[in-house]
Amino acid sequence: MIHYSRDNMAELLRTHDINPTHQRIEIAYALFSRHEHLSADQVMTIVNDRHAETSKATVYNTLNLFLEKGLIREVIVDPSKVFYDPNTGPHHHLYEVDSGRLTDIAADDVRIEGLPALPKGMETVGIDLIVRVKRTA
Amino acid sequence: MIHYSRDNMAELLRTHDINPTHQRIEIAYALFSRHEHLSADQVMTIVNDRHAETSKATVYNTLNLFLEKGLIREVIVDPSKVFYDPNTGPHHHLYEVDSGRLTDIAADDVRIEGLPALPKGMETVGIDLIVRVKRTA
DNA sequence: TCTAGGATTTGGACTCTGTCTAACTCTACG
DNA sequence: CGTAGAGTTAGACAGAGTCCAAATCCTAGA
Repeated sequence: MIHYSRDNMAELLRTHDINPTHQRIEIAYALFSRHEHLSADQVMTIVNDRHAETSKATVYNTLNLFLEKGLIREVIVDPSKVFYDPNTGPHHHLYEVDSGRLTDIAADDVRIEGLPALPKGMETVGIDLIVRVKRTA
Repeated sequence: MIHYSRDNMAELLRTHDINPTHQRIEIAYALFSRHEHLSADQVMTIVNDRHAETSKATVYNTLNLFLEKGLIREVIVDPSKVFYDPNTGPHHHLYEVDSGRLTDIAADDVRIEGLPALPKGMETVGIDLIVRVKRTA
């Protein structure tokens, strides 16, 4: 198990062709040191909690940059906001609708079979499997 | 194949415990007569196109009411808006990321196997499978 | 028919997420 | 040092969706 440090983050950013600035390192660290799914808003709170200031614009810019560069993944389960997932490997999601808690489901044992052929001229970008659960009444 | 009329809609609403008002009938008709996935915005445009006026608040109220009553389903694929799906039977979705087009995948032949057991005290609300595709470059 | 009261609808203000822009800062390099 | 280009910033803005108090629409009963 790797221990994530801010230095690691600089490395990580460089390997993804991203110029490691202070803000970018802090944001990457926020995402990777926890293994959680965070919203832009949560990222901003975390980052501004310890280290000085990072603006909203930068948080969004940076998250979108990370996204483009394939460093993180977007998870769309909540109609009101996007979550960002530092785990880009294949896996699925469990979404607790009451609490908004989002957790991973390992892809290892899950098989999805029988999907129809794609329409001509189309290629798959990704397959999202979301299991929505709630507390039993 | 059923032909959807406004009268049918009144029936349909009643069977779902919804008091059929003018606005509700128009909104239901918009959704069920096309078999499409519509955003709240699109519903409003369609409804206000022919018949007089329905306010934004009513459109949202009504869609949420339909949702609660299990008349329609919510499809969350686009970070910026929710789609409403008149088809509540089991099926999956194909989402074209460039164009925003959303189409159904019949559930008949699709098998999802090996999902881990749910955490204790949780029950499944639904399983969403979304295949994201794009036009091949 | 008339009317009271609950259900429904409405406009408009408001919130929240996310984007845009133009100015500002930083840094690397000559 | 001085400057160009990348990065950051505040704040204005846009769009989806919610909220609320007031207006309107039924409908049952007199």
